[in-house]
Amino acid sequence: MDDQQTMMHPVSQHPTVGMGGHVVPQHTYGMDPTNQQHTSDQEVRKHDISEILQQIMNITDQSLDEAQARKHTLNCHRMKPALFSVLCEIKEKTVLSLRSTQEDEPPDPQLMRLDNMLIAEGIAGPEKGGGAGAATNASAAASGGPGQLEQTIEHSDYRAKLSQIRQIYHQELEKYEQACSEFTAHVMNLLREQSRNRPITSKEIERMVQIIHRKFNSIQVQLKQSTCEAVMILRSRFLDARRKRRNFSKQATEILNEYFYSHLSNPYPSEEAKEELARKCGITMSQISNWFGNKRIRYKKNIGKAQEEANMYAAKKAAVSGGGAAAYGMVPSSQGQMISPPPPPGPVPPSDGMYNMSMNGGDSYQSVSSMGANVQPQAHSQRHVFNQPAGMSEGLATASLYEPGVHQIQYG
DNA sequence: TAGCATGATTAATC
DNA sequence: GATTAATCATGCTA
Repeated sequence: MDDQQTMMHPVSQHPTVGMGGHVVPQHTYGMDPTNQQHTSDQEVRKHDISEILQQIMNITDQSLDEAQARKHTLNCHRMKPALFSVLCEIKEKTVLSLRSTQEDEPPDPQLMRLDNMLIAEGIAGPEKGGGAGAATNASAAASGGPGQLEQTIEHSDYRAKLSQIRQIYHQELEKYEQACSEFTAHVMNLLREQSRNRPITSKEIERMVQIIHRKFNSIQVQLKQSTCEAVMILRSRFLDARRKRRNFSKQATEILNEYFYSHLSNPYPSEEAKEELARKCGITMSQISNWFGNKRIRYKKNIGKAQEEANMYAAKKAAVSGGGAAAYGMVPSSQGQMISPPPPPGPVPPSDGMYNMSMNGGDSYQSVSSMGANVQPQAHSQRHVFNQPAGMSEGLATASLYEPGVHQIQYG
């Protein structure tokens, strides 16, 4: 109420603007005695204006019901037109200072970023592949391997949590929007009511609505921020979960190693081969890619150990196919290398006496003399040089003859 | 429990 | 987009 009282001062203590906008002096120092009656009228008027303004001020402190009753009295007051014109003049002055604040503001870049992120994450805008999509994934995983199933379970769990966040976000947003529209309607009604007693233009009501919307928008920004944080936390949690690795099954590792060592000259499985391997091993395509990526690097880094492993797989494969290296009676040398036995009967071996054997599609061996030219590195691998031990290429049987640095096959 | 093995991630490269 | 190389983080084993 202190504010209201100080607001009263300009009217009660300074030259008063009277009816029709005339300035009415507040003080009567040195006044002509013949004007005494006129002065007394002025004082009465001043008192009336003060009273009516006081009533207006009081109304703001009252409940709507009380105010309603008061308003009626106020509307019927004989001084109302005078007061109205006073307010109009004050208004004229204050409106000037308001104009500068009505310029359009550019969209907040932070808000745009938040909106973009929420849309990208499927929180705002149309829902992305959740619900039915997740269910489809789960059923698809059921037909896949255990790794796939596990990953899909995690995936659907992620989607479920994301959809939970989405739901909460929309609930809160709806609440804010409802509160905003209710509050706006309330304020507009209030202003319209007040416009009967004081001059309020529709533009001012609009401006007030804008102010309210801005306030509610700032609340919405906070909601969006906390939603983004929740999504980030969820993402990092699932990212961490992905890092929790589990070793592939022995069988899967066997399959991958067999493929790797039987395609040593070009250990870059095609998309089809990756799919096939993924299906056989019950892991994903990206896991296959990871595995081959790791394998190639680690193979290169540790040739010695790789050789032993290569020989092992060669022997295994040969035993299975009833031929190949094992059939040729390869035995490890004292250095852990394989020593080639005399050539088997059949096709004439290459002039160096090596039996460069290759697994053709993993099913049969093929002499590298015919194979060498057939090695077709995939387009993407043409850029890369796989510094493989030449002897180990394709035909695991010749792994024994490899001496690091002597033979290197470069593709591309 | 230390040390190695191994799957996953990331930045750089082509 | 695939690959390499380095690295991280966890699993496994002696």
